[in-house]
Amino acid sequence: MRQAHHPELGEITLTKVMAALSDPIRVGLVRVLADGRERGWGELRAPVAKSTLSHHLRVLRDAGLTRTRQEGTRCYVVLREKDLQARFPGLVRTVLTAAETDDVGGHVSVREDPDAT
Amino acid sequence: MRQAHHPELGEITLTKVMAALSDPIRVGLVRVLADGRERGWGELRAPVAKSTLSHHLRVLRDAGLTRTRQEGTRCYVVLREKDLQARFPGLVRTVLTAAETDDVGGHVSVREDPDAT
DNA sequence: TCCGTTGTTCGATGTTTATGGAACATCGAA
DNA sequence: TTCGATGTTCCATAAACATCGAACAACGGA
Repeated sequence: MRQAHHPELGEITLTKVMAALSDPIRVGLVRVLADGRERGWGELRAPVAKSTLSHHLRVLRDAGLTRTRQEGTRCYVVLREKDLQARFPGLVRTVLTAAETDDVGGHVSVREDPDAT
Repeated sequence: MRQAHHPELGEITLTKVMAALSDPIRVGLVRVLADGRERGWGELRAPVAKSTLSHHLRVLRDAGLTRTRQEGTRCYVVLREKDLQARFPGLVRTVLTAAETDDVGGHVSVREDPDAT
């Protein structure tokens, strides 16, 4: 479980971001993270196997949409809001608004409270 | 070459639109069409075989991003601006802005003037 | 040190995708 | 009707992708 790679600002590409946001589960994950709060991996609820969830979080991370922090044996995920806003102004926000109106990724949620950060 | 299918407003989904815009060539095509003018198929220049170009235009059409009109033996393509704006406000515009800053799809162009519409 | 928790990684599988070339269908013009 | 231009469709291929279960690695606690 070595520290994962995160692209820096200049390495974030539009097509990768778009591709990352073309899957309902990943859109759902971004929606859950949209309030800017950091979430524990284990808090995230999606109707897929954990290996699949791990895969999706990796795609988001590789695309530059999220940042993962490791603390002891568990991980915390956060949306890279500022970076994305700097790179592609308004993009994430616009997509999120669209996602809300259609409830894309609505089957993804967060288990509140367990032992809050 | 029968008349192709176009999704109606309500059938346009966010994930399909995002997927359609996750390829540089397709982004380039949308950029070329961004001024709202209708373009002839043959005007479009992209560094791929014509069967591949046909494929990309089909993906855009199926996603609801463009509309194709047939006139005699040739086709004309136009961006479904209003529909997209109605469905996902600001989305296409935001993506286009991002695409411009990075020159995504810059290898796609339009042969001006041949015998303008 | 042994064990349980937590995510990642590794096959394996089936689907979708991008790509090009060749064949085809359609239509206007000669 | 025959021909050329215009796109689409078919086929084949290689790569990417979503998915799962199992094995694994890292860490904290008992």
